[in-house]
Amino acid sequence: MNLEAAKLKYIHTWGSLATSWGINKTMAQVHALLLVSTKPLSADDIMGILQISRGNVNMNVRALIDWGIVRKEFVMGERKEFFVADKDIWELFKQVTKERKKREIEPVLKVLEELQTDVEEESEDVEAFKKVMKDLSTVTTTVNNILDKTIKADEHWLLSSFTKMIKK
Amino acid sequence: MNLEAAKLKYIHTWGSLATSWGINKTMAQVHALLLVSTKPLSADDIMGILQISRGNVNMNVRALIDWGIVRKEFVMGERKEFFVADKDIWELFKQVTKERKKREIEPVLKVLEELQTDVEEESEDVEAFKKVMKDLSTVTTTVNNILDKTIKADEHWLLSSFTKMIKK
DNA sequence: TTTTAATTTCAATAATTATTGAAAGTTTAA
DNA sequence: TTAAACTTTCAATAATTATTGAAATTAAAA
Repeated sequence: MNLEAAKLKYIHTWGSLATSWGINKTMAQVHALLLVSTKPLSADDIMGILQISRGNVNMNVRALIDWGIVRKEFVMGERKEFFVADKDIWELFKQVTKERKKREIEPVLKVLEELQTDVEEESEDVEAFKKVMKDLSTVTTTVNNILDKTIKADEHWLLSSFTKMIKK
Repeated sequence: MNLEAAKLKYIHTWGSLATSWGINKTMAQVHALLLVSTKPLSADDIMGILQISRGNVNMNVRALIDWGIVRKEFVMGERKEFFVADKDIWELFKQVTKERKKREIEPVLKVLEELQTDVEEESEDVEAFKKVMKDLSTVTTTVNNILDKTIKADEHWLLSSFTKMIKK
């Protein structure tokens, strides 16, 4: 397989994975493209390579910058903007995890905890309901804590220590 | 807040979380409903409570059974089928993790690894591309390994030991 | 058996989500 | 200034995904 074909296969694969995890396909593909590009790309470059519209590029690049995983880079003698993705994939993983934790897990945790206190009736059913909410909170909190530790860990912690640490 | 309102709020919240993680909203809601129900529910019960069609209930209950997180339960003197969700939420977390790992992460890992060997040209760009693929593989493998350990761990491992284990 | 009850399937349709493209807005250079 | 280059916005549209509902199928009761 040649390099260009390999890049496309990778961009495609990454786009599918993103879709099944609730991330916009194009967003993932733009990021994937920047990851394997050896130089900064302009909106026009991205439009051309991924065959998508200017508006689409703009919106998705914007979102990626928002997520903190892509940045603008000035190119000498060029008027337009260019974009790059950091190649440090561990950093990428940490950023994405951090964002999703904050945007999705934490609010749910808040609701689950409220539901344990806001129901004031007393009955077996209420107790059963509260128990389910408590269990969900516990598992969700635990996952949230793991993610916290993970994103605060230094770059190589996960890769080196974790496996040793948790093996039987 | 009364119990019924609390149940609905929970079902709604859980449905939204599911949506943002690429899981069908109704599927999550049916599961949520079964989780907080104190008795087995029939297709008709679910249709009534969630206000959805018979076909929709059938397809989603089927999918939940497929995922191994809901099962049929026979009810004395009743002809139709009833469904229950195990209340062990840790088990639920393990099942869901296991399925998604198998269906989504492992195939991607396979492609990433192929891409590192299938490009036979030699150049700086190829090396750079292979490095990105290797890094992605490493992080993906690591995440995959953590999930593996997690789903193989016994019921209380995550909740009790992990926090101690990884704290500074 | 035949009848009735319940489940499954799936083409049609609805709802949601993503994308386009052109107009409006902004920035830089002449 | 004014014009050209570039970016942003967003209503219209396309693509995708979920849902319905009625017909076909299967299973249980009479």
